[in-house]
Amino acid sequence: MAEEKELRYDPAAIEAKWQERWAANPKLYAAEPASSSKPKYYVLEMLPYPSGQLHMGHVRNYSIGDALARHMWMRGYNVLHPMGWDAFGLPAENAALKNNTPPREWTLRNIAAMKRQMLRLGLGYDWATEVTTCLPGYYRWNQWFFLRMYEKGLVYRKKSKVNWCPECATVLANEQVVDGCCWRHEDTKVEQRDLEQWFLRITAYAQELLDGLEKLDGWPEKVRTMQRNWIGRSEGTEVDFFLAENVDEGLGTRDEGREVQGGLGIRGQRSERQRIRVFTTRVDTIFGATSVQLAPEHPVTEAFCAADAELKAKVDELIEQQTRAREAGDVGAIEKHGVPAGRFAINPYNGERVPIWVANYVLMEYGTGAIMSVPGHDQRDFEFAKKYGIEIRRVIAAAGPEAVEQELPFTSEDGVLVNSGEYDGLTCAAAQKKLQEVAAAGGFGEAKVTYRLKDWGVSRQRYWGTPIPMIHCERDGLVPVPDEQLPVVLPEQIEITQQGGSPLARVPEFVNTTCPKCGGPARRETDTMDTFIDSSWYFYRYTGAQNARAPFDSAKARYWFPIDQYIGGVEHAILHLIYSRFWTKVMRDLGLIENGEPARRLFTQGMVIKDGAKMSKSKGNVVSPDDMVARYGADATRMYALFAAPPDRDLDWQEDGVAGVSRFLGRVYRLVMKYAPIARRVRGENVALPVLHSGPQNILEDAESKLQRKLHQTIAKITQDFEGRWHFNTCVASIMELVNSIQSADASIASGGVNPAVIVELMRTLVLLLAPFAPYLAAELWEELGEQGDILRAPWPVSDPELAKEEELEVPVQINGKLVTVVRVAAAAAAEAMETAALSDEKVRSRAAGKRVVKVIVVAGKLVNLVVK
RNA sequence: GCGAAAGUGGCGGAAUUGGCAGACGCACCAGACUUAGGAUCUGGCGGGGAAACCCAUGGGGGUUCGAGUCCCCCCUUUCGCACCA
Repeated sequence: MAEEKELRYDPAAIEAKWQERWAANPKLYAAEPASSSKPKYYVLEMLPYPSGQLHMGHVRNYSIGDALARHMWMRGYNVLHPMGWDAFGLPAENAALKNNTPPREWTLRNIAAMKRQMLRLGLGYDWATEVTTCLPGYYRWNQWFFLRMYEKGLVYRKKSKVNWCPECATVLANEQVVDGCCWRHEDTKVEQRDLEQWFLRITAYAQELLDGLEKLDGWPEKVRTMQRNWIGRSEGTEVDFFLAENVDEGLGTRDEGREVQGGLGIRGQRSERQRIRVFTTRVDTIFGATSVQLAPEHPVTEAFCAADAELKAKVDELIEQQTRAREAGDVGAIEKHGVPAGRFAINPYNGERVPIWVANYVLMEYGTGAIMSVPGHDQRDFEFAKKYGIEIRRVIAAAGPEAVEQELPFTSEDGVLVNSGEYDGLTCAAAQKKLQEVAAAGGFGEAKVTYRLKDWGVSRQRYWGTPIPMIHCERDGLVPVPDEQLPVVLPEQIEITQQGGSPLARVPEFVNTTCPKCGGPARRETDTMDTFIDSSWYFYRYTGAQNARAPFDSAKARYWFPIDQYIGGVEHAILHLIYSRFWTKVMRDLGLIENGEPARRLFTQGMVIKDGAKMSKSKGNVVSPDDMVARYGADATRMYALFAAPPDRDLDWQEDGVAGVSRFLGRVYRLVMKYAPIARRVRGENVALPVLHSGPQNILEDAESKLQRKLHQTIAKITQDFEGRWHFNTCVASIMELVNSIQSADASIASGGVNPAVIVELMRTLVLLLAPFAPYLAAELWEELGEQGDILRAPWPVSDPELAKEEELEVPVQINGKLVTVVRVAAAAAAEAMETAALSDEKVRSRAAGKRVVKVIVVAGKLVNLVVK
């Protein structure tokens, strides 16, 4: 190296070169077959919707996943790291309206653009397994699954009140309604409409979905809690209150009531005594029930209204108030209103006659839509009773010897029954059990577990989705499309308009078909499936994306599943992640897989924000990944996304920070290039590493052992982080520290104070450590160091604890807990040696002079604290 | 209202178990090299003070030889849930 010519780090050139090389070698990122002798590792990032542009949230998500995947490759794992496209959905139809581009064309073009961006970022995906959900090769399996579920009774159709987004002009699942508004249109209120809809019986798995959460200890507690709340299990009792007098209208017992979402039809045979079934978690308080409250939409309410125009007017008013309040958004703060129905119900336990009211705080969609009101022991009933002068009765007394009369409402379950006839004196828990038995024996009630989770409404009146494979025949009714006729292909030549209703209904070639059973003329179902179906199982398809005979190969799925690490945004905590768990359980019950949960570990990364707000077009604070890559390169952009904050926290995007990372990469480049010639020479000569001198006699350290120590500490730190803590921000910082150390030692290196073999070791390892974070630069420098083969297959460095160990420590010395000085001692120094060193320190002596040392606290290897008086 | 997470320099953030608060980076200041620099290198950089020192992790108490970290009360922000009977 006679003269060093100015070397400039040119990410554009380096990255272009390697992108080309990698493209020519698709095997590089491909998983090996299940017969591989390596342990498997499935790392998955949530697949994007192909909007046409990656945003920074994607860049962050994929930078985390790619770093992990690369690390695992280097650790010798057989890694599956796939990517795909959640390609059905409304934006494609909106774009079609706006630009007159067919949805398919628009979508495929967007996919191509985003794939280019991903390749430019250097993300290591196995593109041979790419999944695109809007292609018939994929969505035919949605249809296939739908038919299998239909056979198992997990699919049903019913007319119900549904959530309707006027903006989307389609139905939404409960999970897609946020604060009474559409999840995609935050300002659009969701309306209620009556429609025939297809449902998946996710409630059949409610208990299992809940129980499974206990074992998912690799998932964030936050997500598990959200799912628990969403499933909303509650144990209680259903009890029938009899109507004091029969009503002429067609009232009856409710049998399948719970299955029905929203308003329900009045059905079932007329019973001899008409009854109102209530759900309660506190049946022990039933002697305190002083009224029965019905939801305004309850069928009994409707029956009353049919016979009482005045009541109907009042109930309609209630419903309207309720709707207005919902629209205002503050559901919890709505004042309780009600109207007396002018009728009475009979408490089955004591024959007491209590008035029936219609109340706005009783929800038709939960429980039975009717409650017994116990104002003495329920906060809400109490407020209501106060307002309307309904009797408030104490039936529970606080437990304990000096049982002070608790003020009502007393809502604790820690008490005993009073004023409850023969049940007086029982504890709440005992009374609940006893009363349930009595109800069951008497045929007027039973123990009941209720869930908040509702069945999944999957019908959408949209075009760009999977056609539901069902046929309506006048003679045979509902007929499933036979498997051999799959896929039911989405017609492509179709005019997208803004008219309501299913666009497919306006395509006669699609609608008109023949009945598979009788051969007669029939009509196809024109609803399409919710796109969350697409994303419920896509990660299984990655194990064999070309499979034309089955959704996936069960043997392969057995090998790869469960996913070892799933990474995505927390916004999918309930929607996607609960549907996926449901789908996995269904597939297991179909015998396709053995795992009961899709992913062992889940990681939810934080949002990318800028200037204190989430990046969004409306706020005008969007930073384009393309711009960043063009200015600073993919390596710097990705590394900044990891460096700026720990991955689970929100990240504040600051472009100056990207520039800083880019400068750092430049320093690495120049540093390694400077020593690359030595490395190439040493490789040829096979120079042995020197043995590190150790022992207490070597308190004076030389540059060489210092550097080696720093190196091995860095290896240990980063390796540990990949194994769990995932603080990649501090991993990057530690690499920076290592580089700083090497640069500070530059003079000693130049003067020959460092063995060339150590220099090579430093350079090689530095580049290896960098590889998961800055893959382009690492690949380039690996080659410059004269190494053969791809760095992705080079073994991850191993930290030698002996080399990482400090020989000498700086020990802080405190007096009364305040820092006074720092003394240097051998790392192995015993407590006495530390104490001696501290006490003999001049500063310590002068500070302690004239005072009495009461106590000396010595923490081996940590610190010395003198307590003086 | 209920639940969870968080609050540390001008900024993003460090500080695995209680043990030198501010790693690393940005911004800023000074210097070097330069025709120039949005390049590179060197040094400085929580506040107060001439210094010795003192004060500092949202606020107030407490435990401890020692608290950013543990306990109690309060404030603020973010997220989730919100009449679930």
